[in-house]
Amino acid sequence: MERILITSALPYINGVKHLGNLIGSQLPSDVYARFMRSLGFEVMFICATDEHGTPAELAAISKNIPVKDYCEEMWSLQKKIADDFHISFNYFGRSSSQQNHQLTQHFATKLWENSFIEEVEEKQVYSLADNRFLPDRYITGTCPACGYEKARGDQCELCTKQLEPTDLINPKSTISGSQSLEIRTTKNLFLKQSLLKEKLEKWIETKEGWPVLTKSIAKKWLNTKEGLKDRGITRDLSWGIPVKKYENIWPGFEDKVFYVWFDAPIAYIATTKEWSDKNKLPDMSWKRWWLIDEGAENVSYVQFMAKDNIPFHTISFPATIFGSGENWKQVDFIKGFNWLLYEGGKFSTSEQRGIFMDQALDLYPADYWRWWLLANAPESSDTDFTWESFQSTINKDLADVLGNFISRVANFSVSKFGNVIPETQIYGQLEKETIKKLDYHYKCLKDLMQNIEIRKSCNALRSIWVTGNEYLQKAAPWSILKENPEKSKMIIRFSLNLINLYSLVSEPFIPFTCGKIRDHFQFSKVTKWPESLDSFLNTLGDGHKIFVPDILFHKITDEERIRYQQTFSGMDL
RNA sequence: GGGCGAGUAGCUCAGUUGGUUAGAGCAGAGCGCUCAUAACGCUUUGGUCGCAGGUUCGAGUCCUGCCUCGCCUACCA
Repeated sequence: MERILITSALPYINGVKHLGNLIGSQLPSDVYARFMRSLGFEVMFICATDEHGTPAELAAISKNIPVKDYCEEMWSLQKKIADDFHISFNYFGRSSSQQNHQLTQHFATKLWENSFIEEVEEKQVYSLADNRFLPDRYITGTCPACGYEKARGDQCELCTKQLEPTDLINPKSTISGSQSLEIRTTKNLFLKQSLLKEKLEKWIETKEGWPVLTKSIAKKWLNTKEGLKDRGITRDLSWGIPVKKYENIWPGFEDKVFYVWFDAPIAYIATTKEWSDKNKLPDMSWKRWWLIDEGAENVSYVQFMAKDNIPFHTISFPATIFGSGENWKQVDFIKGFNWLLYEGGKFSTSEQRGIFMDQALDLYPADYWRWWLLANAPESSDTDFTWESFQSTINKDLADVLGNFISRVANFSVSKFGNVIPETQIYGQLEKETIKKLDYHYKCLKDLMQNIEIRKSCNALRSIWVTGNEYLQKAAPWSILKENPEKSKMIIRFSLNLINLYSLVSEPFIPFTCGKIRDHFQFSKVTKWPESLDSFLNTLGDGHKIFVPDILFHKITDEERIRYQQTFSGMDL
């Protein structure tokens, strides 16, 4: 049996993520993971916090705590929020784990052995006041082209001219504001991915089913004027993975660490090992996911990420793996997402614009967010979140179509036939036709999800929900109750079985609610979805108890919508 | 500047390799039902498919040019 390895792009440790980050990787990968498990595949679903780099150091400094403690705290927080959104990771690790230290150093050593690493002298800006080298974006000054005074060292945001920090007039550190900057020569390791250009190109060519977004970004990087550029993989920082070769400090790199974009993807592998170690499992248990000839030849590996991450997953990380010369599993499919916008603009962490994951859960249950985000996933282009759309989608799809169906069936059943499922069970023509219709949508749903078409899957699921209401309206058990109570009972028995079906097939999308439905109606947990629905829709046995559930989805009122539109405008905070 | 994507009903979007009357959801209109969270069902009004040419028996779908919008462009992760 084929196994499925799924990784979600690593969220940066720097604070709580917003809804755009959620729909960019964790949420769609979770739906896919849950779905593939339901189809009977063995799944390994991995994520971790990406903890290294300058922003983490600075955040810790501003909080006046050691960066290690800061990361510890933020990791716990991010893990808790992911749990609250019911993201079903097999393991949520950390890029700062010992496993990642060892593995990153191992990869560097292998790359060096195979001549894919060289030491390069380069000039970088050093801030005396901050006592550190500054990444380009942490330097601002006057743009030599347009005179804009807050141009960044990598690019002027006003005239969009690409800059070098040394181009800036009156440069200063954004961290301290200090102008005592100097150019210092420093030595870094470079990954010579240019040597792997042909190999990467051929490899990407074989990936026919990849989304346009993914492939076009990859090709762009391979085919710029200068060709594929080599990339620095070390930095002059203290927080990170020490630069080692054969387990000894790399001579001349005593005060340096590997760059986050080198160690972060490797953390996918290291986190799987972290999982294995934590559970005291033999090495085989993680290697069978990651090493060809040790089990990974039967693994299908799917990565989820937002489009900003695509270059690293199509170029740098594959280059690292190819360059190692070892049998590491390469990705089979990359699902890339566009941006989620907030009411026409960008989500912004610094301006507190938009909705952050922790705030979202204070307002509405996770499934509300999950459903809207999935039904509107930015697959083909950027998608705008608006409160109006959120209100309309939730009220219509969840409350009216799904929730109300469950209410009307349960209410009718209990009020007419008591707290037990009606016994009459020979289905008629209409039921058979309905099963046929459901089977069609069910098959669509499975096909779409296997192709990771998130939006379309939501449509297919919605069609399944709608079918129940259509059926009930045609069958009209309330109008034939008097002259033909047996038939009315049969209709309700069938309808109660539909609720069972809904709790099953909706689970990847709205798992919390489905669990609630299953508990309330005492549905037994199904580990593998049925091939077809014929017999499944007759699984509730005689004597099964039925009670009216509480309202599953409360509607979002106009007052709430208006209030939140104002609260989250980002202007008055 | 270069690259990529998008422009289809009032809104959000689907439209496989070009083939007969261009689809869905929401919103609007009408009818029906009354079990239900005034929920549900049925019917229905909206489109010279960004613009201009071209290829073809035939183009939303292919080619050329143009317009508008968005994204990316390598030390932000």
